[in-house]
Amino acid sequence: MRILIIEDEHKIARALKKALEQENYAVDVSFDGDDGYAMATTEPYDLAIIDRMLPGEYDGIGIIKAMRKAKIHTPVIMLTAKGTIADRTTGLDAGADDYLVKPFALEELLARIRALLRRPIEVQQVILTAGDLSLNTVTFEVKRADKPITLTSKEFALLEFLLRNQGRPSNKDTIISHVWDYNADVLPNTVEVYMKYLRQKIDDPFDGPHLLQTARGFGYKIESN
Amino acid sequence: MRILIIEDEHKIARALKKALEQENYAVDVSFDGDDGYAMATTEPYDLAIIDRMLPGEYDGIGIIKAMRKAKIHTPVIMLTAKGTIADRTTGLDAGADDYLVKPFALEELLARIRALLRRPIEVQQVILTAGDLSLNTVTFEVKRADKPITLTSKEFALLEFLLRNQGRPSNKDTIISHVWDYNADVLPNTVEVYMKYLRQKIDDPFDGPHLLQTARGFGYKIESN
DNA sequence: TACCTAGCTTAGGAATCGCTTAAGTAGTTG
DNA sequence: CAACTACTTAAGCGATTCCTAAGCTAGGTA
Repeated sequence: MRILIIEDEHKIARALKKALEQENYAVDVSFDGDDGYAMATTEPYDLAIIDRMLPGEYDGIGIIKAMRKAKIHTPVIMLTAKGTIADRTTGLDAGADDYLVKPFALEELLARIRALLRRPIEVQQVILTAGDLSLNTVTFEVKRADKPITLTSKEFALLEFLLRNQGRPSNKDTIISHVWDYNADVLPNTVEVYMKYLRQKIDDPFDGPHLLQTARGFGYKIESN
Repeated sequence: MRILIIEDEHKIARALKKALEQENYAVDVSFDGDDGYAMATTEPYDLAIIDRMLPGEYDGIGIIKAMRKAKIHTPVIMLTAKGTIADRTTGLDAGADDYLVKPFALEELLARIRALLRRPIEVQQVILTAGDLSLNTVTFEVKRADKPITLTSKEFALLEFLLRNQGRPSNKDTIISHVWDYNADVLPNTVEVYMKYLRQKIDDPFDGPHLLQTARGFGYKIESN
């Protein structure tokens, strides 16, 4: 899951990035409105956290409006120092899906992120499964046929993405843009290499059907049956 | 837009109902958890506003959990008197999409309702069919008479185009400009070749009528009957 | 019937795709 | 500072896919 932060207070931005990365999200940060606008409209994010007051031509509201106009429906959490009702409602009406008044508890932001990410793709479960394979997004445990499997964090992120898109093939570019963050531009080949790693861990040692499948020309998918 | 309110404080419930009806929503009210649960799971609502503390076997959290378990994804706004973070997050994690702490401003509730109702589940044609042929644009699966068919990506793109223009013939130039990208200039003959490939996969092996038809001088079409 | 043209068919070379191995880099740990 | 781990790239291979060329068939017309 890939998240964009647009926040001009570097301290807050960096703290957020760190916290979210610990939750295994791929995080990009932008420190001003113009740059943030460009990123929000060109890169595919699963969620954006945007400060209301920003330097540059675009403030938070402007970015959201521009995004919605461009038919980008990425859920947005707006951060705001102002607490008056009028301010809140203009944020929501502009197209934000939620807002938080600063200062806020990190706990709460994380819960709201989970709430928003839960919506578009089915009900977001803590434990994702496919056949006898299971992945726990909270404890980061992965098992197949009740045997624990050790994955690196990239492998884990990749497997989580595939499980969340179960049954539908994702091509390499899509996978890269959701599993890796902005400054990391990796070659499609990297995905292929990771697929091999994953297969060596979740498929090859087991008797059952191979869960990780290649749909030539369309991408990779995990099939439950 | 139809909204369900589950709230045991009659005064608040009635005030809400009145306010929402003025906004032109159709509103149902339930005053206790058990009754509310029954309504939430049997009637189709576009949104539910549920109090956290309720008399009866089901409290607010219980209702939401039961709804989600029953695969009802109606957006839910939770009302709560408790303002501690722990309480808030359990609500969101249980499957609520938003919450409001009482007392709240009506303005704000209305803005949040608008925010939640705004994101319509995109109803775009995912599965295209013609006769007993079906093509799933998300999973890239193609079937005829329930038998799976494997297509290459070009074949798939071509078939998808024909299905989207069902019944009306498309000539080779039109097909080329829609199925191939702009810089690729291919000969009309290439289309003919691909038509053969498609026929070999979707028509020849099957008993039924040939779906892929040539309209000499006008192009190719897929006919459903 | 002869002719013309649109579409059909086949085969093969070119390009691309995915798999695999090996090796390099950066960061961490003992 | 050596050893290890996680991540990424490079390069070669085999298989599939894409596209073209060339000859063929069939429908329409004079």
